[in-house]
Amino acid sequence: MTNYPTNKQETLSLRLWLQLMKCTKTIEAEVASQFRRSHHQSLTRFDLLSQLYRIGDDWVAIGEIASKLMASGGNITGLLDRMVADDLIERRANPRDRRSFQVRTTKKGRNTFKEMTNDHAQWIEDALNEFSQKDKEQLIKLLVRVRRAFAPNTLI
Amino acid sequence: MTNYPTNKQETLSLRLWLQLMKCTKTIEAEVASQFRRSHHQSLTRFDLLSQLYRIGDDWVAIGEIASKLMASGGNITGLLDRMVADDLIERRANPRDRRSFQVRTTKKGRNTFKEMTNDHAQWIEDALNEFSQKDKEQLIKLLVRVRRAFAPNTLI
DNA sequence: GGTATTTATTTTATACATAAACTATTTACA
DNA sequence: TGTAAATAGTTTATGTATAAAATAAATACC
Repeated sequence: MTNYPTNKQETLSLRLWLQLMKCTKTIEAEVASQFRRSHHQSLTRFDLLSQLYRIGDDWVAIGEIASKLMASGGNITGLLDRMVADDLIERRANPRDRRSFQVRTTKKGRNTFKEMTNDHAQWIEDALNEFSQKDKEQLIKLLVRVRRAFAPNTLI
Repeated sequence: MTNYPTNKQETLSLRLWLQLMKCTKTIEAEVASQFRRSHHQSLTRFDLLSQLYRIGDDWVAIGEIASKLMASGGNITGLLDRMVADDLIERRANPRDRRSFQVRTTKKGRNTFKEMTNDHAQWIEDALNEFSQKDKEQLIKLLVRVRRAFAPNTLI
């Protein structure tokens, strides 16, 4: 990413998309590196813990996680394996469907998430405090519209 | 990613960042899958070819590419290895510095990039044609400001 | 009940990414 | 000069991601 050719005939739509990507990658790199430094965890793991938190830190099927994270099954299998090994997640067979497995956060997983999510919120808050409420709302509104333009059949 | 907890106490700044990420990931997934399907190439390779095109498809040092793509050295080494194997890139020793290597696109690399960049521009144009010029300009302006808020010492 | 299909997850092969250690030069400078 | 420091890239170990094939169980339906 970054620094695409920005010559004259580049359209406004293309410039918009390139800026969007550069902006996201910049913040992502910053947040990911902070997470690595402060918690020895990746952004991906944070995303997964966020999903489990949202669900209520209760048993949830592997497949549901994969679809929530928009990730492939193989990816989730590996990610969960490593998080189970680190005692952030526990796994069990679904008592009512022997094809299926379920996971939930451990106590350590919940504590880790809590610390991470506090830091995360603080970093973002600090970085974006110069923006007015109106600017933020405007930006959110436009971003939702852009996303809808690419994925018409998505909620929110 | 996606579907972070969106409960009441979530700040506007945080919601902004989550929307930004969701938006980028959605488009990225779409573009990446199109590139895979239509050209058997990844978004990363497209980014690299874009940089080489921007430089003028002339010999360029490995390190310069790594810094332009904001990627680690090891990453670029591997990426270039695979692209050399696919005859998209050629590599030579720098005639004036025996520590250094240089790469440039092959004819096949330039053709591939040309096809990819045309498709890419078309997909983005089609998806974003519903937006007015004013909306796009507004969005670009806000995105640049957001990025600057996170990476103060970056050009444009 | 028995077979076909679908569903849930894992495995395999491969690509892409980082950090840290390493090799080989070049450069700085006492 | 000779040696220390800096620079350019690669290697290694590991994490994250995909697609496609494989496995195993549940469901549909004749």
